[in-house]
Amino acid sequence: MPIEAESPRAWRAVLEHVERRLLDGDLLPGERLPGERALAADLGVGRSSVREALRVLEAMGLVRTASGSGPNAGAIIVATPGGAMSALMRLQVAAHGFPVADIVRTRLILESAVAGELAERAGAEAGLETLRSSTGEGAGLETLRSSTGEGAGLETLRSSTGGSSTGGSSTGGSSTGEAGGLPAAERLLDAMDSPDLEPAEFLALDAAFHLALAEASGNQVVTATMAGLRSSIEGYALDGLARIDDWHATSARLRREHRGVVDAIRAADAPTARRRIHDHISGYYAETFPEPAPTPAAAPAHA
Amino acid sequence: MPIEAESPRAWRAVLEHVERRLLDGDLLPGERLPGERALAADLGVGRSSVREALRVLEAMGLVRTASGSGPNAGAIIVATPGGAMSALMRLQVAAHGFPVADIVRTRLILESAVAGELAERAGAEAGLETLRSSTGEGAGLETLRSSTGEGAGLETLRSSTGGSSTGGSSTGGSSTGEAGGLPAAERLLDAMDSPDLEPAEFLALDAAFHLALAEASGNQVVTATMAGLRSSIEGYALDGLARIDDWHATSARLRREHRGVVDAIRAADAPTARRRIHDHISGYYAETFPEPAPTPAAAPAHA
DNA sequence: GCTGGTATGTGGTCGGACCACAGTATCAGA
DNA sequence: TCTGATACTGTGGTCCGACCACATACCAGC
Repeated sequence: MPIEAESPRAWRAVLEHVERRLLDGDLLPGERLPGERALAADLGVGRSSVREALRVLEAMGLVRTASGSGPNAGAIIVATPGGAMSALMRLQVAAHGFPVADIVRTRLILESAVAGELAERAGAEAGLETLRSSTGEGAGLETLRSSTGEGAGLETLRSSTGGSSTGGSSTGGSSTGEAGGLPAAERLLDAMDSPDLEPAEFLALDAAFHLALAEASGNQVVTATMAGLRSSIEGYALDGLARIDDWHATSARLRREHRGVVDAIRAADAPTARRRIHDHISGYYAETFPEPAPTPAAAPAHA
Repeated sequence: MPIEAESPRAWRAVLEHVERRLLDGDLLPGERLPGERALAADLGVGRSSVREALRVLEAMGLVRTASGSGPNAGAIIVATPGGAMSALMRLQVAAHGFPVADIVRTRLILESAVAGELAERAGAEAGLETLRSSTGEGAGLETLRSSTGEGAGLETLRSSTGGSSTGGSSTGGSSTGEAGGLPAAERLLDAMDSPDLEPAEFLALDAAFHLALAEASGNQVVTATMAGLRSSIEGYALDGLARIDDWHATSARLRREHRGVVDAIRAADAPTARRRIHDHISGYYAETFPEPAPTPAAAPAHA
């Protein structure tokens, strides 16, 4: 739409071409892009430019490329925002574009909202019990997403750019939310009760738990964003591990707080759920970071 | 950190090299990357691979490239997450990775939190009045960000990948928040009072207003995310314009609601600010989208 | 019918070659 | 000496051709 003078950059033309085809709907997830050579010939650019555009698309989590031949080869449209968001935020933090404090503040906002929403939904479900399917989450105005089911499975997440450590949970699938939902999160809590757990392993499970909560909310955007937020400060979290005096006591407290959050959600007590997850995150970072508390003026989330 | 077997992909090695240098701190914003040929020679890869990695970095808002010679040429480290976030979310929506409903739901979460936080801060400032500077926003654990001031200015935002229409407001600068703050948002409201405004122009100003609120919160992550959310559904917003019966009445209502939000913030009434911004966004999308309301079960934000 | 090698096409990478561009050094002229 | 235009140098931007590794599809031979 924007005139913007056709950028002399050839690779951008390729990018815009793909985006337009995507928007026009004749390029659905699971389908294959034309070959690099064909695309170059079609658009009148060199293959290098096509490849640069494809690298961007790959980094954005839009395509998955594979060598060889057959139906799985080539550039296939996928939609795995988790890895892309992680890479983006991780790099921005590395380049001092995202202050760590803002990352934490955003975590507070999103996770409080997620916990509150889950609790409210639990209350609503307990109330009218039967027609659970009618409150379908992510399927607001897009029910066609079932067409994704073919090539955009949960695997191959790792092939995205940043894929360092988004956590074990998948991010792409589970179209209507509730892919495991709260039970999945609680399974992670059970795993965290294992006494012989390295701090780093505990931290990984902790990350997976928080991500599972977001997934349970059924909001793909929040899920991907939280994956990005988490992985962007993972290095700091690992460093902060050394700052903890009594790991045993700390991990016990974290486990207790996790259970408290889930309990509040199950009890449909939204304000308590919000407050508990907020204090949980806020408290952990206050303990593990040297600087003053990340929460700025007042408690931002729960009124 | 993760072993992950050195990806056979050469361009990824370049990406990781740059990321490591970034994390090690010997590559600060404003500084220049080595030339493509030198980088290729250093890492033992071809220039094509270096270029593919640079395209990814450019798309992620990490570098800004310029031809020619001199201090402004080459790949310069910047940190402009706004454009990158916009491109990422826009493409994800185009590829059906982000349902539009989830975009709207996330807007509700973030903007409610922003409005509430601004209101609370207004109350805090009114209370202790003098030591305003001590509640510095984004400068939680990173005060070194003033080093950004040289090359990572507000301009050159446009050169990022998606740069279609993030809105007029800048996204990269304003390190300690409050770059205009609420007054900037109110200036936009004044501009929206102009009677001879095309609906599309009004919409652009509306987007800028919401972004200005986020900027006023001083949270770079939220600001960039909101820029992305907004631009990702801009096409839908424009399409929805045709769905509005009486544009005059609608625009008057929107203006009134905007003022109401700012008034609540100025009055330090956080719950009201949250509710008003929530209803504002929710109401607009209910009017402009055909499907059922995007808000799922209950009012998610304000308890 | 099954098995194995082969043909084909894919992305991945490299190296080279140009171009346009923007500074900078150089040198001729006043 | 100063000034101006010129040539030079190095940058990214693009294209091209070539090769490789790989995975499938095909087909001859068993």
